[in-house]
Amino acid sequence: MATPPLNPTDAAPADTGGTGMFENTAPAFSPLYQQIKTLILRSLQAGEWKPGDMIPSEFDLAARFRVSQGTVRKAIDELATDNLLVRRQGKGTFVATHAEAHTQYRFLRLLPDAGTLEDQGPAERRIVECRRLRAPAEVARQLALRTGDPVLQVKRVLAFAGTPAIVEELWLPGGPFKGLTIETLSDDKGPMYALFETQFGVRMVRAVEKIKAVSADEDAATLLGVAAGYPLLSVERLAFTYNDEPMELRRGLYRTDARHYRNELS
Amino acid sequence: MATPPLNPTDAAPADTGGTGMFENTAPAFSPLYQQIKTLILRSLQAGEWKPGDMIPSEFDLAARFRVSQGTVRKAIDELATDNLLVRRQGKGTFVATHAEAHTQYRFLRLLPDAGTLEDQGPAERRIVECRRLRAPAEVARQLALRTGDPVLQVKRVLAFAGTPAIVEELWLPGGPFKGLTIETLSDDKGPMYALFETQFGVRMVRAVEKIKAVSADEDAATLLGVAAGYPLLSVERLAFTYNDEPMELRRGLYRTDARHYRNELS
DNA sequence: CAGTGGTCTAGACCACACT
DNA sequence: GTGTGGTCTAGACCACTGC
Repeated sequence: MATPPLNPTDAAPADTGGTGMFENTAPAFSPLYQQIKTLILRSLQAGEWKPGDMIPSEFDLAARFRVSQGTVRKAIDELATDNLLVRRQGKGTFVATHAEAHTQYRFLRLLPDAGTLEDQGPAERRIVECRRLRAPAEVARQLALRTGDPVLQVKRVLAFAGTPAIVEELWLPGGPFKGLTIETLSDDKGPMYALFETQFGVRMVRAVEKIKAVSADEDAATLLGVAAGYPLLSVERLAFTYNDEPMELRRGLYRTDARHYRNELS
Repeated sequence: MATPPLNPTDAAPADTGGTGMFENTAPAFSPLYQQIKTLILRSLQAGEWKPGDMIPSEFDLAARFRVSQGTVRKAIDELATDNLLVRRQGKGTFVATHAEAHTQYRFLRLLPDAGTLEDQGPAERRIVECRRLRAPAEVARQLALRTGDPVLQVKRVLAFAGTPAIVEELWLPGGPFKGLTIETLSDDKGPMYALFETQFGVRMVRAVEKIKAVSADEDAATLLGVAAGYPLLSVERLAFTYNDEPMELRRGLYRTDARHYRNELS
């Protein structure tokens, strides 16, 4: 409990208004709700509350952190808009997860040109290979590792209704994913990010994608069932866990003859 | 002023707490701040405050709408996260605009592979053609017009440092853009959406893009300086103004040899 | 019914920008 | 200094969920 967030004089009971902490300490100023946000984040990271769990009520957290409920509320609000937490009125606030139907394909932006996500049926996953090797320079750089550090390389194909749509190659840091094998991956029915959560305690929180148009090489053409030279979408994704720690590098090739990559701008 | 937001008994001076309006009128329930949001939106739409303008202070708006400052604040908060308003501490709250350097390329996601947006220099715009014609069925459908309604078709090329990168075709509804000519477009130095704001009072608020990989046809290949068959990114954008009214359909072809389309997932 | 998140208010004070 | 947005509190009541 406790850990009251940084008060200069802890004996300030009626300290209404103001920031409630050391005010003008030159370089850093951070509002209370930001500090609360960091504390909650730390608990998430430490695994105090796991994906899918309900976290303590706003009132409880307010008591724990010695702030008002409104301040906790603002912290949770931001974590909820960042998709780290999910609020459910009347029930509570929960740690977001990739395991639920609703958020299952949160990071997959490839949609059918006609119809909805649902009526194309579930994604059919096939693991092509899973190897343990030493990180090439570029992979290491992006995953914030050193060249030659142990990494896992996974290659897989996704299909919808029997038609292959995506072939992708994943690079994962060896440390956090120790024990991952092709059997683990192949036996799993659900989304890969859900497996990462349950088996390795790694939760993907955000990602950045770089998209290009390329021509299919022989390998990709075979796996996707198109002619060599066929135009494909190249999607390079760097996914991050808590604290902006890079945890996965993924390079996918998407067929876009009957599907498209959807993006919202605002 | 006034327009107090829907009170059952207007004689409720000390009506603290609660929603402040007709509570359980079965079908619709909308919190006060939502109603305020709608009212502000209406003023934006009506042009009471124009892009770049400062809107009244939270305190003033609270008085005008007969609610507390906190309620106005929450309404403005949401409008700010939707990028309709911009808050500037110490200065005021302003109507967002595409005319400022900071938000100039807000909807353009094509970035150089190496280096920053700045060190590639400004976009060089060349209008290829601007025609007035009757909307084809598909264009009409997307712009919520009737087939055959008057529309404008604009074709242009964007280049960076002399190298063409984008060729795109725009469809605009004839009504709101009455008077738009190739001269207007060609003479303009700034971003097109800024011109739309100042000359036609049309502000683009959000957009949806559908992205595919395609092969360059003869026409595009010539304009972009690549060989026919070269893989290009096809970006189809539908842009909306206030109230989700579609106002522009744009189909662009992007060269992605030295650039990529960037997207953030969360 | 109790518990949780959601809304609203009123008032205080801080941080920032301009004059 | 004045005016703006930003933070924080305390307390009230509403809306939803599940026992």
